Amino acid sequence: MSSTKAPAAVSRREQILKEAARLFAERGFHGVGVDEIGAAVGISGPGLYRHFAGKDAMLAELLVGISERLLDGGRLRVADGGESAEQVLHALIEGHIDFALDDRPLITVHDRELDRLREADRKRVRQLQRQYVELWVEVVREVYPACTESEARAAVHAVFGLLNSTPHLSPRASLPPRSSTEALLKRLALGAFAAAADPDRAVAR
Amino acid sequence: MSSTKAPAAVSRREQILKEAARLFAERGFHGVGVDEIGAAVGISGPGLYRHFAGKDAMLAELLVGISERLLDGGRLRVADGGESAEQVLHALIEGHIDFALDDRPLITVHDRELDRLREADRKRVRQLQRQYVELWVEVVREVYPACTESEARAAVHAVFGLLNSTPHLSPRASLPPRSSTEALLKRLALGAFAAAADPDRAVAR
DNA sequence: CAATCGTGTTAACGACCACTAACAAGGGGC
DNA sequence: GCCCCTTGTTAGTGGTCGTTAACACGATTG
Repeated sequence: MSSTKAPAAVSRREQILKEAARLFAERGFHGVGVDEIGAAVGISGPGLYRHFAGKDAMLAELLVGISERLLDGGRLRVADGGESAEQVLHALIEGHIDFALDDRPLITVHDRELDRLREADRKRVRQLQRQYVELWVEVVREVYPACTESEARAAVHAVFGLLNSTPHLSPRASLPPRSSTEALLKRLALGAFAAAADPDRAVAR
Repeated sequence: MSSTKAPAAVSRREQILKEAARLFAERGFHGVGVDEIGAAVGISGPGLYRHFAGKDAMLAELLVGISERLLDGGRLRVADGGESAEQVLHALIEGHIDFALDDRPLITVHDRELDRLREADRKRVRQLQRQYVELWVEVVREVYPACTESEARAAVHAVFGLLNSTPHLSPRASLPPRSSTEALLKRLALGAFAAAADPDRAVAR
């Protein structure tokens, strides 16, 4: 045990990051001031600088963090491997949906505020994103060998847009239960991939 | 002819709006200053106030404008009516894709910066968006009667996310020719709708 | 018990920024 | 030929915001 700090259930840092993500998603990175972020966790303004080097550092940690978690989750599901590539694709989709539904603000910030990062952090995030995309592309091509690589890549990007649109659409509550939303999104994603591979299927008249 | 002003090919206002859209898409509403917008059209800073009441007014005109054009285009295609609802859906999708590919920055700003509008403008834009969504929902339900209304609405939102993801994905050039991108996006959208209506189709194992 | 570290406070500073004021130049209408 | 409307300019102003400085105070440690 030596020197385990055991810093409460959630550390101050995590608390700050969570509120910062919410505020950044609501009003944009440049739209929220450090005083607001501080107020959201009960401290005021410059107290944040005891935990982060600056506002930029908060955004960087948020974006690098979510990108890493997405990639790690994806790798896990690929490594776990099902009986088939199709099962892996199902798992990837389910995992991404869980992410999008659990961490709505983060997903929103993730694809809106990337360009507000310092060069180095932006490169890192983009690299993680690229690896995550490539993970999906390989699986998609395995399931649908008829699919061109560039087609698969475009389809993956588009499906991300589809899945990431959920945060976006429910400012008001009382939407259908989560499980049915999950199921619907999964169907939509699978339908899109199937159509990407097989022109005649969806577009047939 | 009486008193036609004939204000050059493109008016100053339009020129400003175009550059403002590009900059807002690149760096966010709060991330670009009026001096930059001015510089982009060859005048400097406060000269913009001869054409717009303020920065907010530019954003408002951009968002109201695109929302109206989307809705009008949609209504036209519905009224035009094909031989079938399916053809109308095809037309809606094609129209939206053209929009997304022609006015990339505008589409980006459209779903990122809505919350930076004054209350009144935001309400107007949201109302236009809602009407546009309902237009799609009706057509989707006609093509796929098995589809619940709330399912159809969620599917439409998700497909918008899918189609609007294109601006997003090509910072670097040299992507496949436009016509093939168009065709792929259309297939993806149709595949998603088909899967929304028919659970067993895409998700079958 | 004293020293230190972690964590918070308020005050102030410097930069940036949207917007206004005051002024200038050109061009068409009477 | 004078007027004035349009469309620019530059200088200035008030406010906001990120960040730093200086200080406070409780808990842990030796």
